[in-house]
Amino acid sequence: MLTKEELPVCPVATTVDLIGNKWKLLIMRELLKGTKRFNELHKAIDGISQKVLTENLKKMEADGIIVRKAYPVVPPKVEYSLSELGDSLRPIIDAMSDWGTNYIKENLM
Amino acid sequence: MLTKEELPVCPVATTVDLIGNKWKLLIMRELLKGTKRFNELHKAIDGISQKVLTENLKKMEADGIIVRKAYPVVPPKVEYSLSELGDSLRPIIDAMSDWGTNYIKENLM
DNA sequence: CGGTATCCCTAAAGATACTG
DNA sequence: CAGTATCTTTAGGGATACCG
Repeated sequence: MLTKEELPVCPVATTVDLIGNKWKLLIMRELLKGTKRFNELHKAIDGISQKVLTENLKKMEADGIIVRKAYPVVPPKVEYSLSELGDSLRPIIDAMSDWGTNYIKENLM
Repeated sequence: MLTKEELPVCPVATTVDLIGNKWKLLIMRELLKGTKRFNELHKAIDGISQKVLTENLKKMEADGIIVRKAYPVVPPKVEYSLSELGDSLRPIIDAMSDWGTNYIKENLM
């Protein structure tokens, strides 16, 4: 969680601190499609380990970007979804997706 | 430089591979303002070391995102600017900047 | 199923000194 | 000024085992 003291008061740096790494961006991409269970995320994000996924989900939950909902059932069921704040990041991920799509088209086909 | 073999054929992941880390995003932010000399970047990007700046600039140049121009003068003068490809990332950085601006306004003031 | 808890390892980053 | 070179440190991440 960012506090007023340690937050760099710069718009880009602020955003970077919240989602500016590979795994968080890929988690965002999945959750923008809708609510997902832990294992769905694990399978959808290529190369991520259970540990790293858990760690990033915790950070993002602490930052208020995602919401974790655990159902008291056996076997356990946990769902992750975007908070309102998280969903407001949609334009950024969309922009990255659009750019990547175009890049692939231009450079790799 | 990305090759066809190692490139994840996913739009978001492609973009993430090229600029999805803290330092590259902050370098992009500076170069979107215009051409900058090495020392200007060093001073503008808080906390970055000379070594890390050099390394990231080299990677970004290899990826075709930025252009390095060295003038044969003493003392040396080197200017960095965005390539056309790099400039096409502007909407993404702008989106991050806009989001960060709003976040700061909503949550820290 | 959805995690913890360990241990380990390496790539990334920091510190410092030097140079064309 | 714009780097390189070298060394050291740290943190991110992989592997494995276990648990409610």
